[in-house]
Amino acid sequence: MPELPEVETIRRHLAPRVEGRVLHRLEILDARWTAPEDPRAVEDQLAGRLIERLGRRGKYLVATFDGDAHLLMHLRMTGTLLYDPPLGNGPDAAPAHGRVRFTLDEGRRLVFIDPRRFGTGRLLHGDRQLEQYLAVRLGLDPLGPAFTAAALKAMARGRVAPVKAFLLDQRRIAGVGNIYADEALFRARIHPLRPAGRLSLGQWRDLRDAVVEALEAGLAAGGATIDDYRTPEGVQGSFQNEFLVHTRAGEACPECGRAIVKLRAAGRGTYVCERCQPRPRAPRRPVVSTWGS
DNA sequence: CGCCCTGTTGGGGA
DNA sequence: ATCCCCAACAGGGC
Repeated sequence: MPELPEVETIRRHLAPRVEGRVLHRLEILDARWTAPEDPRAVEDQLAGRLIERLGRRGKYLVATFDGDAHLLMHLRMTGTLLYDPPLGNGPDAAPAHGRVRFTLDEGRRLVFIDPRRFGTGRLLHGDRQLEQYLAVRLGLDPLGPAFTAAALKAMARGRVAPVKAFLLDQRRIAGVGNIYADEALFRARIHPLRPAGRLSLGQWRDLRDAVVEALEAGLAAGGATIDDYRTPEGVQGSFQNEFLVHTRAGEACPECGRAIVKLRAAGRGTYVCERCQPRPRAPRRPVVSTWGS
């Protein structure tokens, strides 16, 4: 479930362990990871370089090497990065689905695990190329100073797509995924199917605050639960109890007690309390006055 | 056992 | 602008 809080948790965990180390060897086991680029070319260009810094932009992890090379990694649905995972069999079994292996100083390893193989790695050269790549894909940082109600309302002007689709669009807001979108909409008491362009400034204020709160709650919980060998399932397991509505169809709303329902919004499973988050009014049909005709 | 459905993301085509 | 489908696999219900 890597959305912004999970990716940031992984980053915080790994950064102090890999920054300042040399990447001695890179083995890309799955050619799909770099497609359409040739994995051998990526291996050759990064082997022997110093890892200067591990950053995050939206849901991307960005490893910056000396010589101004950036390796942009995306975990998608099921990807994760494990530090020094076990190698053996039996109780010390190596994790399955290893797609990329990084060998660092002193035998330290980093393994990109990804059962579903949606994850990607992309090598970019220079800040210019990096910024250009991200600029067309990522919008506002929801934890940054520019993430304001006024900015959101301006971006949504005239937009008829559901507000949930707006939250999920990484080119507008970088880092919110399906689960945190549901949580934020519930906290802000806004129905996911409301057209984004129809929200008032006050509602954008509520939603902005709710997004920040939800992400920070995830950050606080994620940071407390990850360790060297922890899989993303471990992270998810402990925080899942804190989700108010997501995957809780049929359960009582914690606010009002009405059963939470599951519906479809922006093509994703969506959970909502339809008392706390009233449905949008049916699209208003032009009312033709019949008076005095 | 097999079939069908669902899913934490993003890109491309309609 | 918006919607639908797809990538590849695991897990659950029937």
